[in-house]
Amino acid sequence: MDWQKLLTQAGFRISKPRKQVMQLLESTQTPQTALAIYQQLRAQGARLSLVSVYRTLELFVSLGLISMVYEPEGSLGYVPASAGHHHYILCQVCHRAVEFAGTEDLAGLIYQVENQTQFLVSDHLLQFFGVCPKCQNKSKESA
Amino acid sequence: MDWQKLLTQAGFRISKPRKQVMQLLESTQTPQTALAIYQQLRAQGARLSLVSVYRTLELFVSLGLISMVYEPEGSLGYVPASAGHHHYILCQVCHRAVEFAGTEDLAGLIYQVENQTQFLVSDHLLQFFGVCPKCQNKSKESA
DNA sequence: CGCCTATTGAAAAACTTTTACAATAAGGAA
DNA sequence: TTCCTTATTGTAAAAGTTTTTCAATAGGCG
Repeated sequence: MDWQKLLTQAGFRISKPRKQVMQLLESTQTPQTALAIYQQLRAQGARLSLVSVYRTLELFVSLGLISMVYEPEGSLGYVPASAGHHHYILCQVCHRAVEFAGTEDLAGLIYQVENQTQFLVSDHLLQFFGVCPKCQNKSKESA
Repeated sequence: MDWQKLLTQAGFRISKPRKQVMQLLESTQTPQTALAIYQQLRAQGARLSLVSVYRTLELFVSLGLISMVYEPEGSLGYVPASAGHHHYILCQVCHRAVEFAGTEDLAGLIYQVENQTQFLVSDHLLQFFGVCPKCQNKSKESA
C-alpha cells in the first residue's frame, strides 16, 4: 500500500508539505535531518515551513512510513521505511543507509541476553556503521 | 585502574566538578542526562555549573570512562563504563541500565550483515529495552 | 609555598524543537 | 463544480539544549 492511501485511511490529509517531504526522502539514499529536508526543499522552490517538516516527520514515524536513524555525529536522520525490518547500516564515507534483514539472527541474540540478564526484552536499537561496497572500491582505486 | 589515575596519566586534572560528576554517576544505576546530573548535584549543595557538566561528560566519554545510552524518549543518558563491553539493556519500568556481554554473539550477526550487504562493518549501536527481573516480580505481585 | 596554566563559571550566542493561534487549503457533500 | 467543515499550515514567539567566549580560579608540579 502506498503512503498516500495509508495516510487517508488513517484519517489524515495529503497536504503539500507532506508530499514534498516524502518525495524528498524517497529521492535520496542518505538519511536527512529535519533541517536538511527543509533547506533542500526550499532550495527547490518549495514554500513550506520548518515547523511543517517537524510535524510531518513525527507523523510519518508514528505511522511507520519512515524510520529514524542515529548518525555517527549525533544528529537524527530520517529514511523511508520498507515494510518489515527497519535495521540500517550506514556508510561512513558516502553516508548511504542500507536496510538489512536481521530479525532471525537477532532472535538468537535476544534469547542469550534474556538468559544472561533475566530481563524480558521487548524492543531494541540496532545499527551498524561501516564502508559500503562502492566506497571500498573507490579507496582501492585511489591507493 | 581507577578513573583519577587514568585522567592524570592522560594529562588532565582532577577538578571538583569532575569528581562530583563521576561520584554521582557511580552512585546511580540509571542513566542520567547532563541536566539531571547538574540538578541533582546542585540539590546536594554542589556549586558547579551546567557547562562544566557538559564538558566533563564529553571528556569522560572520549576517555571511555562513561558510556552514552539512548533513552526511549529520545534523550541521551550517561552511565559509568566498565572495561570491555559497553552494551546496555534498559528497564522500561525502573529505568535501570544493565550491561551485558554480547561480543561473541554479535560477531556472528556482523558476519551475516557483512555478507548480506557487502559492507565492511567497523562499528555498531546496540541497545535492548525491556523489563528487569525486579520489575517483573513487582507486576506479578500486584496482579 | 608559589608559579603556570588547565579548568571553571557567568553570560551570551547559537542551535534545535515546541507551542499558540489566525489564515489557508484538503476533500467530502451537495 | 462549488460550498462547507475542519485538519493543516505558516508566522512568531517561547522553550529547551548545547556551544562559545573570556576573565577569574584552583590543581598540581617544582
